[in-house]
Parts: sequence; structure tokens; C-alpha cells
Amino acid sequence: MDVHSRDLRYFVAVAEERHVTRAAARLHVSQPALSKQLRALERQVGAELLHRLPHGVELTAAGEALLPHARAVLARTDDAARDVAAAARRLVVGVSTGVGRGLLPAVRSRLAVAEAPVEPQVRAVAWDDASAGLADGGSDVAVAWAPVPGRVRTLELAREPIGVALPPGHPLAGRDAVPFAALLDEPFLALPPEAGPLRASWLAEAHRRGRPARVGGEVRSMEETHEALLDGRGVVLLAIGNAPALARDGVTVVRVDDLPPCVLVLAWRADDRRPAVRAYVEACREVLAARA
Amino acid sequence: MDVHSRDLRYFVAVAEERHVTRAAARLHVSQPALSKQLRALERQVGAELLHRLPHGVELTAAGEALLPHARAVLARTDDAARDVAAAARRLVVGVSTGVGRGLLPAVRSRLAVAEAPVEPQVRAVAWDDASAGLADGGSDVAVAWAPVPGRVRTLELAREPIGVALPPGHPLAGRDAVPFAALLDEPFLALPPEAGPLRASWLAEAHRRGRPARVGGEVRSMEETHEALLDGRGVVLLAIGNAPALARDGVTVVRVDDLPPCVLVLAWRADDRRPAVRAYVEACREVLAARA
DNA sequence: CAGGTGCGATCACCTTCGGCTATGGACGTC
DNA sequence: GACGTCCATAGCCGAAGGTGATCGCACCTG
Repeated sequence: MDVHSRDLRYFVAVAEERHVTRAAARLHVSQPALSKQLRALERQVGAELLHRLPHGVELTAAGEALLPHARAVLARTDDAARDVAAAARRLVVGVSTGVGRGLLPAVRSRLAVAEAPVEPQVRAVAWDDASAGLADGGSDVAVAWAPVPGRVRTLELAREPIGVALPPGHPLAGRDAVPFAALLDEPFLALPPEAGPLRASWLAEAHRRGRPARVGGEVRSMEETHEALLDGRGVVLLAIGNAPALARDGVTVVRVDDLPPCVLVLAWRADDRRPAVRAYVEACREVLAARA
Repeated sequence: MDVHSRDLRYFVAVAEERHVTRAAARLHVSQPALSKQLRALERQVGAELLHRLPHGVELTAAGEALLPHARAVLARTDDAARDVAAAARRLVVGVSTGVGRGLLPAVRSRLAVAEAPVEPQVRAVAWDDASAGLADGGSDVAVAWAPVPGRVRTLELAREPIGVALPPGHPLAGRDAVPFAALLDEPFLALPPEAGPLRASWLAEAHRRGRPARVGGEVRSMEETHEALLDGRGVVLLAIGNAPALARDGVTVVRVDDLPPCVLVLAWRADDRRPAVRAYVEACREVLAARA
């Protein structure tokens, strides 16, 4: 049986009022419209639901049988609407380890007071996914390093110089800054080949300078990187903002002064027009403006 | 929120198939129609429910949230349909005490094997309601004495001579038959004034013969009548078929041979076109034909 | 008992919905 | 690079669902 929940609402209202005209007023429809829909409902369920009396209506046995079911269906429908709305407000924010730069809490608190509150849910993504989960749908918005692959739109969050993390006791340690050329003989810790462009960018830069870079090891998290550095398996390039996460146990970070800065962006799918996404982007933009 | 249950069925089918075209085939609708309804559903709930992928679709978080609710609503809707159908099949048969004349069980068994089985539910009605519950909606069909008041249609079940029940030791007791004139001096046990035409008919008959009848007492059940007879409060006219219920403890019943026979009918409301009612009437007609 | 009143049903009409066929565009496959 | 698959869109049509006006009926009321 197929029923429009509206017809059930109509029926319940009439059952409660025991009066078609009054129910019609309560439902903000005309009395003929309500009468017709009631007839249609009776036709659909294949039974008379109401006794029409001179001054009002009353339920038939079939009507009494329907009433509790109708109420239950309506209640469950409301539950569904609420849950779906809540799910739609939940927004997964993909971030690589620790690259939020302190923005995320500010954005969250700004979103909480909106008229349709969005609940951001931060989710760490593996380093080898340059889209931070946008591509596979794991995230709805992402904080990632430009360029973000795929059909995405972006908002620039920060622009940071590149640094290089050096193992304990490395000869360049302690320098204020080094040129990229000084690193060309070093083995590099790189992302695994699956990472694609993210891995490729500085390898290409090295290649451009006439010396194909040597990969001393592959890493996919801050901890692995730290371990590899302590092992002396190579050096690693990183945004200077990430330096504090590595600069301990003798590891030092030195600025590389002749590489273009890397750009941290908020990214979202270009075809994603959901209000929650727009709201998140907008809140982010406002937080940035307030800080400038 | 208002949703057509059909749209929920569509959504569940698509969620199960993870494929719009396949779901459309299963639902026997065209693929564009299904696509359009899915869009409409998404618009109504205010959230995207499906990720459209190159080879199929998958549920969004909102879709996952909706799915169990949708299934529950559909299940409850089916329950409602079943219960309403059952209620519509149940039919209340109003009868005065013991006037079924053995027809009702035969009618019941004939109805049980029909394609849409009707469940008759016999309900005794007070004697003072000549319509046997038809008028106040307490019954759907009734076995009653003609004429039945109200806008009803009838089917004649039996035609029985009138008899008179006499107190123990009454001078007329033991006669084979008596004329109505022989009773004109007796006090009569009558139905209460509320009974209307049922009470009025033989009072009028007496009046027609020039002697207003004297009412010796009012009765409204077989037991009260029996008690009143034993008390000697009067005599009572009745259909001869009801004689066995009173003829004990010295009470006797004698045929009155010059009154028109009374007619037992099956009655139902003239405007009642419900299938269950028609089926009951038809079954009754068939049982009568089989007995003739 | 005539006439007003309240109620649900019906009528004529208009807009929106839900279905169809045909076509388009994105993506994978051979 | 032609083809196949799949979902979306366009244009059309009948049915559904709404409206105000009106009808028919039972019930008060004077």
C-alpha cells in the first residue's frame, strides 16, 4: 500500500477533531480539499474510515484500526527528518596530522552559533592522500597543501616557508637558513609512490636543478618521519609551521630560503553545494578576516 | 515533513541495489522517473541522500541515517494496511435473543471460504431497538422483525404465524389455536414505549378492532417475559418460532390464527455499500436458496 | 411547521506532480 | 578513439491535489 504521509496527517487531525471543517481549518486547507483527500485515503486502504454524521464524523472500526498506525508512521517520519537533518549538518573535515594551525577550533565555535548549526568532525587522513579524503568521499572539506588534486575549490589559509629537518649532528644543523642546492647530495625521506603529486613536487624541483633526488626512505606519518631522521636515513622537507613536531631528540629544522613557500588551503569538492559545506567555508573565511 | 511512502520504497530499493537503473527495473518504473523522484525526496528532506558515482550510487551519511527509518515506516504502513483490511472484514450482526433460526452458522461457514473472507460477529441487541443496532451504528447487518425502522434494505428470512404465550393455568391454555378477539380482554406484556413501532403494531391491531389494548407490564428480554408470565401480569404475543424459549414451568403458547404472520428479515443500511455487507447479504440469500 | 444554520459532498477550474520517451554528458573499456 | 554503461535533463501528457461556489440534508428555533 502506498500512502502520502500528508493524508495520514489529515486523517489523524479529522479523527482528533471528529469534525472535517474544523480539521480543515487546523490543517490550513479548504474543507473540500480535506473531504476529497479523506475519500482518496479510504479508496487506497480499501475501507471506509469515517461515519459521516449530520454534525461531524466518527471513526469506523477500520478507522480505529488505522489511527494508532497512522500516528506511529507520522512519529517515525518526524524522527527520520530529524536524524537526516542532523546527519546532513555533520561535516567531516579531513586534515593531515597537525596542519590545522589552530584555525579549526575557531571555525567550530563560529559555526556552533549559526542558525543551522554545523557540527564539524575532524578526521586525520593519511599523508599519502593529497586530497585529504576529498577524492574518496571520506571528507567533505579538507585542510591540505596546494595543489589539491581533483575538481576542488580552495581557500588559502596560510603561506609558509619551506624548511628541512636534519638528523642529529648533521653538518648543516645550526645554520639559520640554507639554499636548496646545499641539500642536493642528501638522501630524502619521501612519501610513498602512491602519494603522486605530493611526492613528486620537490623531486621534480631537484630534477630541474640537474640532480635527480635520491630517496633515502618512505614515510607516511610524523612519527615515522621522526624515527627515520633519528636513524639518519635522510633529510626531509616540510612547511616551517610543522617544525615543532619534529624538532626534538636532536632533530633540527633549518629554513630553505630559495624554495617557493608552500600554501595551506581549505579545499572542498567543486560540485558540492551543500549548505553545511558553504557554511564551513564561509566561517573559515570570516575567521581569517578577523585575524588579518 | 511530508513524504509519500512510494518515494521511501524507491529510496530503499535504490539503497539496496546501489544502482538507479537496476532499482528502476525492479520497481517497474523508468529510470528517469526514479531519478526525478529521488531528487524530489532529497529536496524534501533537505539533504543529499546519494553519491552519484560513474557506475552506480552509494549512500551519503544522510542516506544511511534515513534508511532504517524508511524501512520502519514502510513496515508500519504494511501493518496498517493489514489491520485495516481485517477490521473492514469484521461485520457486526445484530440479533435479538435467539431469532437467528439457525441461519447464522450456515452463513458464517459460507463466508469463511470466500475470496475476501468476512468474519461475522454476532451481537445481541436489546428488544427495544427495532433496528437491532443498525440505527446507532452498533450493527452492520441485523436479523430483525419487519418493519425495520430507518433507511434500510431487507431480505426476508422467514414468515411465521403469531402465537400467544399464556401464564400457567390460563383458561385458553391447551387450545390448538385462538382468534385474536379472544385475547382482547387480556392485559398484554409490551415492549417499553421507547421501542416505538415494534411496540405499536399489535396495540394498533387491537385498537383497530375497537378495543384499546391494556398493557399489563413492560418487558425487554426473554427472561423478563418469562418472569412476568409466571407472575400472571398478562399474556404476550410472539412469533411462533420463539415459543420454545418460553414454554416451560407451565407457560404455554397457543397459535393466534387470524393475525397476519410476522416477517423475520435480514436488514442493512440502504446507503451501506461495503463489500463485507454485500457479501453477507449474498451469502444469506444463497443459504436460503439452498434450503428451499 | 417555516426558515435559518451548520456540516459534509460535489462541481468547475487551475496548478503541480509523477510518469513516459528521447537525448545528453561523464566515465571506463577494448 | 569508438563503444557501452549509467545517471541527468528535456519535453510532453494524464492524474492528483488544491481552490471558491454551491448543493442537500439534518437539526434547531421561533
